[in-house]
Amino acid sequence: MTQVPPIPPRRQLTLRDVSEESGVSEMTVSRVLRNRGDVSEATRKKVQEAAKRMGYVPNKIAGALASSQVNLVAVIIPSLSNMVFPEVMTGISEVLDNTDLQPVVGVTNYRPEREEDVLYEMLSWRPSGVIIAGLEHSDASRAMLRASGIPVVEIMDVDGEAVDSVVGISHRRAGREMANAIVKQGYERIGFLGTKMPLDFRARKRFEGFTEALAKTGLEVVAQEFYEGGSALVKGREMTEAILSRDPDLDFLYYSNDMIGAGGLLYCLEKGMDVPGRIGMAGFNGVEFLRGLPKQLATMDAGRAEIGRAAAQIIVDRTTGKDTQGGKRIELTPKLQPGDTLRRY
Amino acid sequence: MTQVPPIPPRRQLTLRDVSEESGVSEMTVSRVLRNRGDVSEATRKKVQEAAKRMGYVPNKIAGALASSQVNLVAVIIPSLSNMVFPEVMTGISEVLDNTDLQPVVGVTNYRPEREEDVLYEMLSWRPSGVIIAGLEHSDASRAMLRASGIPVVEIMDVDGEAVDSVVGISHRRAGREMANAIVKQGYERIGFLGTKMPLDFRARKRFEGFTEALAKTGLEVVAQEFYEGGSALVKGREMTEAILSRDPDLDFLYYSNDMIGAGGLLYCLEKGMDVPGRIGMAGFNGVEFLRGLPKQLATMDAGRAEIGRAAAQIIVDRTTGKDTQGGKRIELTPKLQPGDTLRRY
DNA sequence: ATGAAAGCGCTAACAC
DNA sequence: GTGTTAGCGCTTTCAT
Repeated sequence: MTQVPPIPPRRQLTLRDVSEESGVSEMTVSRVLRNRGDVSEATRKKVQEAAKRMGYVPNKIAGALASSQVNLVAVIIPSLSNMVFPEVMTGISEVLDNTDLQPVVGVTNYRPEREEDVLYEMLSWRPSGVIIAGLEHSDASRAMLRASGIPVVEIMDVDGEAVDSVVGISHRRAGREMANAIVKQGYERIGFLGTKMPLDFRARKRFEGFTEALAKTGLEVVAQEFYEGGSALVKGREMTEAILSRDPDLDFLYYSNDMIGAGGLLYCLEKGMDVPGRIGMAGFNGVEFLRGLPKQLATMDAGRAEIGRAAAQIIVDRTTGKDTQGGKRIELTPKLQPGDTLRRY
Repeated sequence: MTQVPPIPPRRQLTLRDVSEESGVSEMTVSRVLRNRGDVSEATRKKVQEAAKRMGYVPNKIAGALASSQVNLVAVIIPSLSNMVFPEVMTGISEVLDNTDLQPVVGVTNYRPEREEDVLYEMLSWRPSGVIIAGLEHSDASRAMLRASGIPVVEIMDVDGEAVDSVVGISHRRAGREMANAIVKQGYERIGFLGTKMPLDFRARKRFEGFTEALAKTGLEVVAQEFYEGGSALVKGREMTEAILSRDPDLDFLYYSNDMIGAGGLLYCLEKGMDVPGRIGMAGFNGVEFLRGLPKQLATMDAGRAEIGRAAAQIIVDRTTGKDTQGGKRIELTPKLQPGDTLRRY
């Protein structure tokens, strides 16, 4: 076996190196590498070959500084682990893949201070736009967003005031519509199971809309159960067991997300309960995952991929100058999916 | 309707602006903002207030160019949607959160050309390190990694040759150990269900190890089923139904991941099959999600969070100069979790 | 079609 | 403890 040559003491390769190697001026090398301006076929070829041979990778930092153009879109979301944001990301990527913009993800773990830090950090890279989950931000975060001078799209939620543009659904309305659907099916003793997280504003809004709509029909949530951390599927199970042993005559369980709903559904089916006859159930999100369960949990699709697509499109349009306005507002309609667990009659 | 005022031609705020506003030299402002060097309490306060008041956000691009230091770690993974990489990310973040390094994620969708692009793009930002999934990369990607001169950690898999450092498990061995555990329980007519993706090298290695170990005991995989795309849970169901209708006397099903395994398990339980008496089942990954199922699917934990932690630590140690070597190799041991579906006796 | 000069906004290195 | 100077590697602009 031949000896691998020792790794050369590596200075970073620069345009100048490629320039010298190819005998073409730095400027022309730059043009070739960016496909900008007129360059003769001959020199183009010479440069490309030299660059490839040397393994030259341009320094975007220098490029960005010189051109004050950064083809990055900051995407700031609370979490990666709950199926919902990966889907939003998919939508965003779908659109950005056709442009020269690139998403860069920051995760806040639902903590406002963390959001502030992540935002500060990302803005300091001077991205071309920001897509950020939710409408609730610290004053400092809002100020940064406004001061940034770049297009900002707040996503997921439309119940509140946006800094610039917004794409999402009304979670209050989603809660209301679910309540109405449940009541319409004749369920009356309704329990709510959700997350304890005080900072999941969208879950809270759904709950508010839900209770509000119930109240209008003279009903109320007769039992509640909250959880924190852990495997949502397991928690769904445990909470369901807990709430039903406290209130055995509940006839409907509304879960603040599909994952705990799925856990609850599995639990009830195992116990041999008649779903949806004896007890109905519903979740929220419309995660694809549900389709593999023994029964289809009723849910409400928040159109996450679509939200991602629309948000990205707004950034693209602003960046390319196709749109110069900003302040767009796109409200999507959550779709009720009754599945098999919300049909009493 | 009033005319929207034209967007103020916002020049970005610079150190110079803060300098003028606070009456302190640019250099000292820079020192304050980076907490570097000695600055009197008085000037520090003056500067901080000015900066805050003006909403100044430093330009990291300029900073990075000047200092040739970029506190970013490129993390390149095939997918975000399958629970496994979010967990790796958690491990990485855990470690990096105590440093001033920041992860930046790129997703390749299991496509080598895409990996090459993402890598090129990320390297052009001159990050402090790279964490990249898998050991299989195009020649160009390998060349870029080597030429980058920064610490590189390949993760998940150790069966192959690393560019620099590597942290992971042996998937071949994981496959072998699962085969042996199955045979030990007396199962003999074994089916395999997996993904069609020819580019999921780790799944393939598990399969190879699996068949190899079976062969040693005189057994072989008597039926196979592959899928592509779609909801894994649903696919698991469908494939299981398909394979069992073709080969009704299979007595064990080995799934290449937990999600399809879970679908299969739910299917078998619904059909009232005796699991694990009549038929045993196992998956791979040890996703937390499984704990919410009616029965615990046997699986093998790949220690994903730990992989993330170890990889990040290698980068941190190299970056801080605590370690100067590189070429580290950390092989973790996958842990068999027999659950409830792999116990015949 | 190609090149030369002048920065982009910041920080390293050195003076004071 | 604070200021000055000289770039970092690229692109913009203008000249040729």
